[in-house]
Amino acid sequence: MRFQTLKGFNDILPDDFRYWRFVLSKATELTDRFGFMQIDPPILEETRLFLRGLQEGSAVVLDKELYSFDDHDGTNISLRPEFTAGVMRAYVENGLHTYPKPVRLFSIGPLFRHEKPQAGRFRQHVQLNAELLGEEDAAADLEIMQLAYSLYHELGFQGLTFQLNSIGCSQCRPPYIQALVDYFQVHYSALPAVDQRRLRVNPLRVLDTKEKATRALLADAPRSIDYLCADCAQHFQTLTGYLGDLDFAYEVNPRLVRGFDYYVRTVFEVWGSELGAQNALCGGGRYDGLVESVGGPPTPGVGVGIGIERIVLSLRAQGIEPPALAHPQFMTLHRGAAAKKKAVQITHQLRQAGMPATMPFGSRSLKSQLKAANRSHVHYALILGEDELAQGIVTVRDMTTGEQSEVTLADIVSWAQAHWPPPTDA
RNA sequence: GUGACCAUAGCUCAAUAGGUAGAGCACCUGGUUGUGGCCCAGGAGGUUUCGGGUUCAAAUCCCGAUGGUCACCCCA
Repeated sequence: MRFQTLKGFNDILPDDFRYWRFVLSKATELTDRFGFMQIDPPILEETRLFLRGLQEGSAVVLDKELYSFDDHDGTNISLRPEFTAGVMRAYVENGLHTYPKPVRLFSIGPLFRHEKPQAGRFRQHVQLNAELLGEEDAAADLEIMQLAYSLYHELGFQGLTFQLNSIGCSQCRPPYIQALVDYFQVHYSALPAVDQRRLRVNPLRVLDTKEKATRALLADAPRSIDYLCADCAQHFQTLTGYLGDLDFAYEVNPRLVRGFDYYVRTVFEVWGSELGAQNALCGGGRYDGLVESVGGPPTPGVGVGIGIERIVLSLRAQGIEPPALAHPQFMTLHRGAAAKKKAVQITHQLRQAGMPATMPFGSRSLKSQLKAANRSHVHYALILGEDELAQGIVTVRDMTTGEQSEVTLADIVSWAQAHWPPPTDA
């Protein structure tokens, strides 16, 4: 009986980790640099938590994309489809609102949605999620966008575009939505079925339709940025002002809307060109009412979800080579039982001294041990045979040049330390 | 959930007009006695995704399931 991964689930293989390590180490370096603290909510939560945050218009709810089941005590629980709800719950439950404001939090981990897999879309995917809580200044929106921007920029991406929009607040959005609905009602019979449905269920979604017929009508459709109340307009203007000052490349996209309904004011995405239809590398925005909706004090917040798989896919597509993964630098080769005992000791000493070292198992020929060292990209082979043992030395062979020299057994650890990491090739 | 295309070795792919499967890469072993990379020789690895059907005979034709890919839906 052979098994395979579930539909939409993937193994992340050793070769993939070249990219994953590159991305994740850059990500954590950046969150540190921006002053974010890590928080890791559980993967499973009560289903009600996710439903509350999502509301009715979200596909996660609508299309039953949640992985839900009953726990042994009958509680319905779900694999998290997004980070924000769990982070908000943890924030309230643990009293993080008593931390000095603003509270900057980030998480990295898998999310689960029962979707049909497609290019750049899987049932399990990993996100870097960042939230900035307790601050309504537009500079906070900016900071979240800067974090995402810096990640892509420092990973070496080219040709990404920041898409920005403001969808208003509970004051100004309802009139806008009404205007939008009114506009499309006139053309209702001309709309494709999908958009007629969207107009009824989640009118904002009509804005990012892929239907040509609807897109033609969108040119003259009302835009949310023209309906903003004074406060929202001011907020948006301040944000775009900062972005301009930073020479930050972005486009205001009046058709940008987000999947989760809790967003207010700022929404943004970063688009890449190598991902097919799933072109969003990250998405985020402001969600001022969310903490309150899970039982906490009124707290403004901004956040972003950054898809790691999509970054890895795009890195590959753009031909960006991550640094090679660390592999053993030293391998202690041995001939004969006595030498092997010594090799075990040396390998142990090297590892204790913090250096990557391995040794061949069994008692294969020196030739096959060298072959193994070569294939594992070992930098130095430390050869320990009868002769070396008798003289109290180790023959060290540089596997890149083939040069050999002798080091006394007593000095081998300090010799290795002096040669690790090895001098880089000019 | 809907649709299109696809499914042969770990990977990339062959297999004339239906006649029970091959190559390259990768992997393992050797090319004598203590020296890798190149080269050479050999080896292992497949119930041709699975289950039915047609046929003397199916990787090949038909049906179904499963999975993959891409798009819709939706989203990272």
